[in-house]
Amino acid sequence: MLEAVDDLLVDVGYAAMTMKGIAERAGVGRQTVYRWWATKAEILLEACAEDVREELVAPRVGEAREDLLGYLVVLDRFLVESPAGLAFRALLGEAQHDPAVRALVRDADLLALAARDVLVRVRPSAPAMPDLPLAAVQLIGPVVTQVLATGEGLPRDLLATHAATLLRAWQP
Amino acid sequence: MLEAVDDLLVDVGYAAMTMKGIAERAGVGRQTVYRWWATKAEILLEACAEDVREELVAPRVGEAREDLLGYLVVLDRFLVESPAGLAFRALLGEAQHDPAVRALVRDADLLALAARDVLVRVRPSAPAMPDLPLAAVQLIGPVVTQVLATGEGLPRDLLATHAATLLRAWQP
Amino acid sequence: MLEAVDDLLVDVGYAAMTMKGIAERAGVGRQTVYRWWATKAEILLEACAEDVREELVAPRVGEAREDLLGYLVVLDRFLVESPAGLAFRALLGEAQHDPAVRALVRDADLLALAARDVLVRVRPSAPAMPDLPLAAVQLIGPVVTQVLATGEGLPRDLLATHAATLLRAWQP
Amino acid sequence: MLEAVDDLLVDVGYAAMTMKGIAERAGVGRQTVYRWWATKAEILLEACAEDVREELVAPRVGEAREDLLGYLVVLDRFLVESPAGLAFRALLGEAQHDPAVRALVRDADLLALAARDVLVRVRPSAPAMPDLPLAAVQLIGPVVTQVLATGEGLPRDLLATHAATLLRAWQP
DNA sequence: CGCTAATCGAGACGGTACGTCAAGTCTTATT
DNA sequence: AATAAGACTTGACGTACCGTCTCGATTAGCG
Repeated sequence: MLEAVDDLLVDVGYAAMTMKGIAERAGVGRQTVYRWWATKAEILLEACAEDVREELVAPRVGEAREDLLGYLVVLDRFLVESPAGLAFRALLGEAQHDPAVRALVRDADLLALAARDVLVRVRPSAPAMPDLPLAAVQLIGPVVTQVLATGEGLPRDLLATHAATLLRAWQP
Repeated sequence: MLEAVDDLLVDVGYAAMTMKGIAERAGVGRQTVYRWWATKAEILLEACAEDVREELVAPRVGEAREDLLGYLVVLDRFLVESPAGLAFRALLGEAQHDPAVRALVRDADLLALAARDVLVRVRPSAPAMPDLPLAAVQLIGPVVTQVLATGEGLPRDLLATHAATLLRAWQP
Repeated sequence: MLEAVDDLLVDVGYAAMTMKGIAERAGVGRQTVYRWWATKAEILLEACAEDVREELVAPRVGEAREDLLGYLVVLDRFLVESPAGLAFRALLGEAQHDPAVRALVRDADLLALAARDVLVRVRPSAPAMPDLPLAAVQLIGPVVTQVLATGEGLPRDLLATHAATLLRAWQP
Repeated sequence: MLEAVDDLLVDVGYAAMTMKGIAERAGVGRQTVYRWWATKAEILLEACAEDVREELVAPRVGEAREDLLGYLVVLDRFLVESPAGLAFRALLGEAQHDPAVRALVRDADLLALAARDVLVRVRPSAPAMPDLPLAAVQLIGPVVTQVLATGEGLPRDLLATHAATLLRAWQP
């Protein structure tokens, strides 16, 4: 059923994705969909949550600059290309329209989760790094904003510059 | 008519805002709305574009750190509290669902516009600042991402930390 | 639902009868109306078809002149007074504007049906009666034309004269 | 302007004929149309009234049977083929929907007018002919009914039979 | 092993917004 | 002053999707 959601998202886009369509694509009665998820947003969240945890992992290089860059690249590709990334953006979009979805997204906190890992690894080399919540948005914010506003990511060299910028700022 | 849009956005939210509702609130025929704007997104864009230019201006302090912080505070308040900010977020949200809206938002480029001013003013004190497109998302990305993901802004001290972080990183 | 159509036709007239109105009067969704009838004409046809078969029956007197007159009186009253008759006239009217309705009306052939019965019964007393299609319009045409053109029927004595005229003409 | 109405009726049919369309076709402002005719029906009536008087004239043969048949043939062709005939049928159709149009049509009394001439000429050969109003509908009713109900007229031999039938009936 | 009961797909239902169309009124600029 | 052009409010059109609600058919567990 979640596959049906993923398929539909890629095939017809979020705007044209309907509960009726999901049910039909999954070969399932409409009532059955409603039995498990109250809203389209909940289905989307579940449909992408696991994928996020699988796809959004930075390669563990061991060197701070490479670790950050690696994560940024993965994040950029995820948001721009991955179906799960599309789902996530759709969700974030819906959150701007609907407070219930906003709560859902905030609680899931998908993006920060992955950033946390890499930041913890990098912290020893960046003693002046602020607390995690701020550091996380400093790291990912530029990429997220760029993708949401333009639909395209940042080129790799800008990502590298961004990683370098942060590392320099986080030195004492 | 654009007032009706603003009012409705505040009163009922984006999700419940309909072309029908806009027309009725404005005391206008539905056809008349369609005559001037093809989509809800175009109305929203026009409804908030001017407000953005009015509201989203950093106080000109003259000192780099204060300039950046001033802008960040204004941006944060704009996104969280201003009706025009709500409209902008709704628009950015719709852009995730609909490529046509994405193009609209990208072309309007509302956020970067204001950031550009403050960055140009600050540049002399921050010689290592990257080119504007990247610098702009480095500046505003964290705030934008935080607001979109949680609906709430960053507290003032974190904004200050962020400004300081960037300034330090942009030193040679 | 067909009752709602009949009611509306009598209450507001054909011109002011809308699909929306029918749905509301019947306490039914608009889509439900469209699910069963593609056009207003189809609803009308169904709304009056059965009534026609019930109302448009000549009393079986047994005497040729009385049989014809009886039928003419019934037809005249049906067209002028009965809700089903109004529906039929509305339908015939719409048929002049819309070829699809014309086909519908032609195929239903509601008027001739009833006339056929009485003509078959009368034929033994009227050996020179032409073939049924012509005889039928000779019988009913004057009444139909009169009602359509004026909205009022023919007085009983003229109907009697007409019956007598036809019977005389159909003698060898 | 009336030409525009005639043209439109033939080109797009009554159902698709709009006031806007008439005005544009005539190269005239919409308000100007409304200044002279309050309703579509009034325009139609005026557009066909004169044509009726020109087209709906029986050839004056001098022999009763031929006179009647001639008129029936002309009437049949008029109703089935002539643009003015189409307009007249559209008008008669609208009259079933709208009492105002019904009054208009009744007062114009277009059909009977022509029938009256021929009946007056034939009366000397048909002493038992009823009063004009009935005789007129006896003559034209079958043709009118046939055309309205099926869109097609009666073949010439049936028209001849009908004329003969009436003449026989109208003998003493 | 047969019967009840739950669950399922399918899809009809009452609603409501969509974007379009024509109605009839009004304003404006031209002639 | 009368016109064409066309913007205006209104309201029906037919469509799409919503979330709820029946339906039989299919299982599944229990007697």
